Amino acid sequence: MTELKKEEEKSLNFLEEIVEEDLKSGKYSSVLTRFPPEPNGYLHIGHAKSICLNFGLANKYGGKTNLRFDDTNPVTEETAFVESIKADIQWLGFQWANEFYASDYFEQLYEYAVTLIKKGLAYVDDSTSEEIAAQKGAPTEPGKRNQYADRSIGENLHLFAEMRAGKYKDGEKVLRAKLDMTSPNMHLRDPVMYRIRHAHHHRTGDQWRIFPMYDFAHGQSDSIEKITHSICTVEYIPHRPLYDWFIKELGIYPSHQYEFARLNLTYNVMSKRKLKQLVEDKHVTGWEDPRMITVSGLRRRGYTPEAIRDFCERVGVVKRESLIEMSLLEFCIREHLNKVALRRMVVFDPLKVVITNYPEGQTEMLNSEDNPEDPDTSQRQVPFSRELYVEQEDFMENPPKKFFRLAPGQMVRLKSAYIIKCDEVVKDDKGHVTELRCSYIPESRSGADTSGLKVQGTLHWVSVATAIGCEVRLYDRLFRVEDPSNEDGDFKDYINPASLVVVNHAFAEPALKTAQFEERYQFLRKGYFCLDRDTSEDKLIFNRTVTLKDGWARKV
RNA sequence: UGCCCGAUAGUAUAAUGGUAGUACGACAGAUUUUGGUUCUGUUUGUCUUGGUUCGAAUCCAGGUCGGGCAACCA
Repeated sequence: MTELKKEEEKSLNFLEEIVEEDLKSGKYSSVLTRFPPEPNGYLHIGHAKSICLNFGLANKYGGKTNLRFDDTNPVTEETAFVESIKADIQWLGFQWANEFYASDYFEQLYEYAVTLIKKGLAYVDDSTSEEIAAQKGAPTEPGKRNQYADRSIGENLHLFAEMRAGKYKDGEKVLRAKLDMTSPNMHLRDPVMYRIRHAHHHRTGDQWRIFPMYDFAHGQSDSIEKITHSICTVEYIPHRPLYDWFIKELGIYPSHQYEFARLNLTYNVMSKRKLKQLVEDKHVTGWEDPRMITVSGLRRRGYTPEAIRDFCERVGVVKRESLIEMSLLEFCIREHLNKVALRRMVVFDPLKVVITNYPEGQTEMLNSEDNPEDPDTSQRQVPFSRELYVEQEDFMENPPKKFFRLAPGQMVRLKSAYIIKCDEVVKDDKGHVTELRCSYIPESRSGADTSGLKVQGTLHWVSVATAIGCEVRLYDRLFRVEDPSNEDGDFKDYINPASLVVVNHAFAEPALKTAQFEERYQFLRKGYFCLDRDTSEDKLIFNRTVTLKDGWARKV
């Protein structure tokens, strides 16, 4: 009941409003959307937003979504990208109704072009691309039509057939729509419909020598599939009149295009071109580097599909451009991981603690909850003994006020174990603290504390004898400025030099010996982590997905 | 200075002519065997100038600012 009410109160975004209106008015009886990636790269979080939007909209109104690869440019597209894109969509939790390719429609598109030629609405142009660009004019200046626009329908038909047959070289001829060279909208100044490319296509092989441009493929593909709502980003707004014009002149199913603003994230770049540069210039290890905001990078970093979907839901859908704060994405992943991550203890920078009043050679197994957020949580056993490691940063010889950790004479609780008191600080000749000698309070054992003592701080720790050495990769934001694309000079100058810090020898509690790839962990007081695929038989490697919120660090 | 799109707290988003609300962030407090979580509170907003109206964030006009458009890319 409350759930239902909540649903009713939640306002619709502008696309949902359009869909509801169209359904209500009977313009459409059902919804069919599509996600149309070009298989020339990896999907990033901006694509994830589009995926959530297209699949989410159809899902909400009982419709379906097609996956359609926009593969009209053979020189940039590859089957390998098709596979990674499909894997990413499924990982995000969506399933398409049909898997289509724009290249499936090449024959039909060719027929459409012939139709337009016959209507006197398309012509073959022999100009070079430079000449065409020059004749197009400028936004403030009308373009001029050249003599090729006067070719007869018969000649155009003949030449276009020859283009298809492979009689001409790349760039020798194009097919253009005959629209309006004086239009204030540059896209309407006799746009190119077909160009010649003697290149191998990932699906049609060497069957075609001419390939349709985006504008002559996308709308018609939507129409062929009877897509009702074709959703794209705002940079396609000026293309919409063309989209509608082709559909109208061809007299085919009237799909409609709607636009929303693309996603931008602080401390990131979002264009495929820039992401590619990061990979090629080796600022990252590849498209799947955990610092990349690609879907595969986020996955390797430890982000969950649930968190990404939640994020895409929260950022909203509008037409105005925006720059979303990274903190929102971090909030989403923390919120999910807090509920599902197994709690474990790992010391990154060890400081040895000897419990002087604890018997030598003795080990006791202490219970600790796997997840305190879960009322039915399972427990694991953590070994406690005389020699332990705690974090270097959890000790200060001359602590400031409100430092609730170890300091000479100060007491702390060791998580799930005992309260200890720091009695003595051992240093080397250079004055560096090498060891703490502490005493424990036997009556203060977790779950059976009769000591009556109250301490402010609780530390994570591991037992020296049973600690597992492991590597921990600490990832941080890739850029040191909020909007690297908007800074002076090259965006790459603003890369965060500390975006990856490797801890080579961390010490983990023994329960992590059986760490699983699909499992998520919270290293107590450190953050959320997952196993990296570089893990081998003899070395565990963990990636930090995100830190814990740290109220203390902010104050100091 | 052509055409198109847009402008609500720091950020994002709602209010569809009638009380400017929500989330994230920040700050403060409570709880806590994670300085986490949870809970409570505080903070800050309708780009501007006119007009229409009993009443304008909302409608109209001018301005300002931001973004997009001149690939045989998508």
